[in-house]
Amino acid sequence: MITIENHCFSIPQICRSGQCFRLDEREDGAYDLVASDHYLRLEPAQDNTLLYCTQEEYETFWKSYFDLETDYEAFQNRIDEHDTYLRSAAEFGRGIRILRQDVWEMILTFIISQQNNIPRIKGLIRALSEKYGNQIETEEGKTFYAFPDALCLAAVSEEELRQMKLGYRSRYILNTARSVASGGIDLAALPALEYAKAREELMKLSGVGGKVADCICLFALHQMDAFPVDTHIKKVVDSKYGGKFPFKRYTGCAGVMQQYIFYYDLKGEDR
DNA sequence: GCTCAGGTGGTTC
DNA sequence: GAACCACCTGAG
Repeated sequence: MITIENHCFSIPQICRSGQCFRLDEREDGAYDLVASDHYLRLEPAQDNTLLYCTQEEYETFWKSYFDLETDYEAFQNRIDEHDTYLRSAAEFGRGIRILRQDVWEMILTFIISQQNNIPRIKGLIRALSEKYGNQIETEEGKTFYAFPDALCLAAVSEEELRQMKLGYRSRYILNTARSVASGGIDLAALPALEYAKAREELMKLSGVGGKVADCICLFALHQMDAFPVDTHIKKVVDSKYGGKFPFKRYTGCAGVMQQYIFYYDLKGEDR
């Protein structure tokens, strides 16, 4: 078991910030997380969070996954002191981190996310995983399902996906799974690319436009300059920044600011 | 009925 | 380039 101080680290906030759709609160207040083929139980408390894993799993996987070696307070200190909106948003979302998630999972997740709401996205991902993903048995005896890989999904029919209520995204998922499975795009090569180049590569995939590519760049490739603009962000950028976000000021952490804004707009009371 | 939910792709000018 | 518009589904 590992203990993490809740200094710029909050599982409930990460859960609600909409970058991870496989982190769920249980009735007892603990959280279940599935990432790649790893399962983790977490227990958030007032001052710290307990992670139910070995030191080895923590060092080799979760420490990086939660980006625990990055100083998020330093990002918050870079916020323009006159920018009261962003300061409030960052304060409200203080415990958010940019996770380092699996590329294929993020591709699939954010193709599904388009014109969709968060509860429904979660349900669709769960259904897809249960139907096509590998089983994961936890020590508590519960069963979870990993994301289905591209090879598996490439063999599914569009009709089958439509029956799962994926709608018009079914075609995108199938086309993209086939591109990845056939090696038309090499996911393993993406982490070494610069942001602009990675974004361009991702946009070759069916159903991946600029917004989804930016989500993948930020939440999987950890390209901190990626700034996904969805309906929430567009609304805020238009109303608070006259249509232009000051990217230059936030080079290297624009994506973190995007998350603060997104979470504040979605969950904050005072807007 | 209508609009909206973390958009994309195709057509048209 | 920018401005449409079709596209699945379910909730309010």
